[in-house]
Amino acid sequence: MTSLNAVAPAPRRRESSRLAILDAALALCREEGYARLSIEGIAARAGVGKATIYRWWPSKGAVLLEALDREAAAVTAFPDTGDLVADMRTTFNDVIRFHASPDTGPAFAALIAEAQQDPALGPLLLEHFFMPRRAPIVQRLRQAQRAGQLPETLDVEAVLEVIFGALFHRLLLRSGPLDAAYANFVVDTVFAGTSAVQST
Amino acid sequence: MTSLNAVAPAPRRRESSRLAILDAALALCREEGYARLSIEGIAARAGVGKATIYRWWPSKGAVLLEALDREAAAVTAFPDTGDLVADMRTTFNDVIRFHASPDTGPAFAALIAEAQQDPALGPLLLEHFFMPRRAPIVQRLRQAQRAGQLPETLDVEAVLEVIFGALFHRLLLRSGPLDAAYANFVVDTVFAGTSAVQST
Amino acid sequence: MTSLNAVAPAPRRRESSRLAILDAALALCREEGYARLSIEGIAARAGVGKATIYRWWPSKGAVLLEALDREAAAVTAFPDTGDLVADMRTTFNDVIRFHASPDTGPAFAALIAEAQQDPALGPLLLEHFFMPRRAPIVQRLRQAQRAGQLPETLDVEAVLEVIFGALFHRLLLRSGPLDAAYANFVVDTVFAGTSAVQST
Amino acid sequence: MTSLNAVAPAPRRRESSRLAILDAALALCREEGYARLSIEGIAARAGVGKATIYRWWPSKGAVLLEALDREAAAVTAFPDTGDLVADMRTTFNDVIRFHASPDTGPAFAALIAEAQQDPALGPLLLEHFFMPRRAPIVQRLRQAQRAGQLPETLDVEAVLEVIFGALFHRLLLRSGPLDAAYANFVVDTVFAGTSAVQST
DNA sequence: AAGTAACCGAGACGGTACGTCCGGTCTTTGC
DNA sequence: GCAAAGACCGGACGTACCGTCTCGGTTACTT
Repeated sequence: MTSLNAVAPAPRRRESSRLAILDAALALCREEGYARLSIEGIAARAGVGKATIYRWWPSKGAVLLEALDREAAAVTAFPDTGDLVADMRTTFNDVIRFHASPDTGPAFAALIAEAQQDPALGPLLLEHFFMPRRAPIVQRLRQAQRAGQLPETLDVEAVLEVIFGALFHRLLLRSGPLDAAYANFVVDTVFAGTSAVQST
Repeated sequence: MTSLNAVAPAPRRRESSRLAILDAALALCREEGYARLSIEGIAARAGVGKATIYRWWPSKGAVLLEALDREAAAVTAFPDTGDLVADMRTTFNDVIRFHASPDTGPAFAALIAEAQQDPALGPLLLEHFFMPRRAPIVQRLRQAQRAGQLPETLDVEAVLEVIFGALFHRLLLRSGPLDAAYANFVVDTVFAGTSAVQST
Repeated sequence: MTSLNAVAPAPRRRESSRLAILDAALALCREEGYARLSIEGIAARAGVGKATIYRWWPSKGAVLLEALDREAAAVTAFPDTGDLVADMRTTFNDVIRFHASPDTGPAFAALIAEAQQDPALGPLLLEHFFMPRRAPIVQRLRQAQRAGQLPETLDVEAVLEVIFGALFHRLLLRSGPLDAAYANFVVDTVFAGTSAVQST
Repeated sequence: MTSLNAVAPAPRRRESSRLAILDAALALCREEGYARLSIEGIAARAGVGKATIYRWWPSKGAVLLEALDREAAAVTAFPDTGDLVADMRTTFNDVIRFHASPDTGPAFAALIAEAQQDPALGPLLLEHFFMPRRAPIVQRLRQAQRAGQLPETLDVEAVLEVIFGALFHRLLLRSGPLDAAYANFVVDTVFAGTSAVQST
């Protein structure tokens, strides 16, 4: 079915180059920091021409996003024990470990930062990184609404913005430790509040 | 008498240059965006040598921070009507107007972004921008604790991180409108939750 | 066959840029003087990136040397009428015209000057500019030695140093006119002396 | 007597600063080379404000010229044994020692170089350095003319230009050793030639 | 099996901005 | 009242990357 209308003859992309680029991007970001990351450097490290990167990615932010996405792919095991707040604690303990890891946290923060200057990266980040990962959490909250554990009128997406935003505060400003205690505090506070609040 | 303690001979800094630099930085940031902001450009616009900027500021982020600080100086009128949640709604409606303004919001977001790559800027931002502005809010919350309106054991600084973080989410990811409705939702949710939660 | 020994893939240098740079260097040197000559200015005038100059030349002196070399390429018609002193007069009248020309003289003087501060330029000047141009004169003098017109033991290279040095004196110190009379005086004096002197 | 008509209050120049500046200039030139010599550096080394240098000297070349002049003041013992060529050999052996010395040679070469780019320095060099030092040699040659040892019509100044120029060649281009053998060769060649040549 | 078209590595190119250094001027402060 | 100290504007330095481009050489479809 897919090949029926295939006008363009499928770009004969070299997979080994793609992987080398993603690996080089992550490694350089870890070792030198995002500020010192450059397309020039990625190309050299990956043993690849610069044009190969420009051919397939619009910006260095997009390269790192794809690299980080690959890295974070296996995290999303999402629990459903029936206890809503307990499940949320579990979930956001996972999330905060991702934020706190020296491998992924700084790169992730750098992506949010880069999105402020690269207009294309913000939507990319939202659609290809955040939304797919939040979808199961949203499902869980909607189900809780149907079960009467949460008010029907509650804007669950906004609730997630509050929780993730609270984590961003410590990730981006280093205003305190990114640990389980903080994650639990945020989850408890917000979900304690939700029963009394109706919507945006 | 004067020469007794006169260790450093007071740097004979030219105030007119300082102001020209701050104005140029803000104007260029507004007109071109932070990404296109450069020390070279600020110097040219301000009619100033680059060295004059490097002499007094460690980075372009620090320049913009000082410029933004001057701009945001007069915002901090803080109400105390006795109704805690109403006062908080008022306060964070002010805050969200700062975030939503095209003059200050993008520059502020850019500063948070820049802090991810400039290790010196994060603490600077925290100490010279956030903490002085949050101090009266913290005072108000402490007073509410003493009045029995909030649990004694509540970590009020963490509460503020949750609220400000929630605003950051929409500021940085543009995941939704930065309006009064969102500010009120966040305030209501968090303060409804605080009575049931003890501490970090 | 071609690929067997093809180790280095021949740097695909853009000839048009090379020529534009040489032309710009000479023109700027003429118009503004060597002191005001800068790599920045050459690049701007030639419509070329600075890196392109730094990639191919070690210094602005080397650029000007190559430019001057190209300019002076066609001068070297060297006569042999059998009359040694007459031929030398002809030759050094040519040389002194090169020194006296406002197009080439000041640039040439500037190169000698620059060689005092750029250790690499001195040898470059000697090997790529002076020696190739003096070679035919040395040949002529050697032949005169074989013909018995000059003492066999005479150090002809040293003789040329005396003559060229005498011209340098007026070129560099402007101690008198750089004209045919001076050239003839120098040639006559030195060659009148050579028959009585043996070597260094 | 001098102070009687002193309308302008005699610039109360601080001699200690003047000497410190000259010493610093010579020392830095020796240690770092003329290329790295800067007014900034001289001022710092001498413990003097930059303005103090600009007040009393027009350029760094002029500073070094004065410094070098002080250094070379005591060289000028000039012999008159009656044997013209022998005296000239003695004289130019002195000169070439000055050129060959690592303390004075490079600084002297640098001054000649600087004169190519600083229009004021050339005449300064000629009048305050060369001419006073050559005057006794010219006297000696004029006396030799009166004594019939040299042709009356000979341009003795031009003769000196040839000899000094020949030394410059090796000083500036390092085309061979600056030793007594070369000095003697130059003197012998030129003076052997002078008896047969009339004038410029 | 040859033709061919895209991808690939390499890296030169015109540019922009970096952060540093120095030139020459001007201002403040102290001796 | 000069001189030290040094801030100031300006401008060039040499470097690092940007994003584009051209060049040979490979690779994998097409014919």
